[in-house]
Amino acid sequence: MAASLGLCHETTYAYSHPSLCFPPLMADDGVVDDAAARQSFFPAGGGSVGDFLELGHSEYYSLPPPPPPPVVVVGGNEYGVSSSTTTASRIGFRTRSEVEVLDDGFKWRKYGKKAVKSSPNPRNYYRCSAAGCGVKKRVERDRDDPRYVVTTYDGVHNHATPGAGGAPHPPVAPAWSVPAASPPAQAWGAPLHAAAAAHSSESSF
DNA sequence: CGCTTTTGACCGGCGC
DNA sequence: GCGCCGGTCAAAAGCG
Repeated sequence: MAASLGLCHETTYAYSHPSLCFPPLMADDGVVDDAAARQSFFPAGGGSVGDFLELGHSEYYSLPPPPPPPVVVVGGNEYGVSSSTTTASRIGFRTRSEVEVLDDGFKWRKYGKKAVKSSPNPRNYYRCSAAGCGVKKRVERDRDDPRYVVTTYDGVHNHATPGAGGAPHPPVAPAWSVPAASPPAQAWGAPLHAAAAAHSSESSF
């Protein structure tokens, strides 16, 4: 099923937030250039962390936000996506990977597969298998460059990552629900082995 | 035995 | 109103 990050090639992974188990970040050349990536999406210098999840060297996507739950409660803590400009319950990113299913620490159940007209590659639909969690994600190969996997997350998890018990990661909300006021301040360019260490198995995120 | 994957059918939204 | 398309459902099969 989900492949471990270790199977991905020649990429440097980091987490957008040290305590978040999501998503694998990469850099083709091993150099994380967040500024350049951001610049490409915010040519005018605008944009905020809340608008786009910071994904290091991964590519940024602007997705029209669906009506999201304004506040997510995780472990008694509320993670708000409060302002109209910081909604980020739907994010998309493109990752260069040999495998389509990048293990983000959550358990996903595939519920559909569809050939879409906009891409020669089939699109796979996954739903978080945790009870009561309605987070979905779509995974498809980039039509322009099949080496890249385009993943779109829809919604926010209302639970911690499965298998997190005893793991170094505390129960947290996913990256995209992190309040914009608390932008990730570290972990950019963390080497692969660091990510892999925090990802010893498929369910240990 | 329980969970996941597969796959065709069905449904709703949208554009023409 | 009709057809297209994307997304979801649900039954059957497979796997650990």
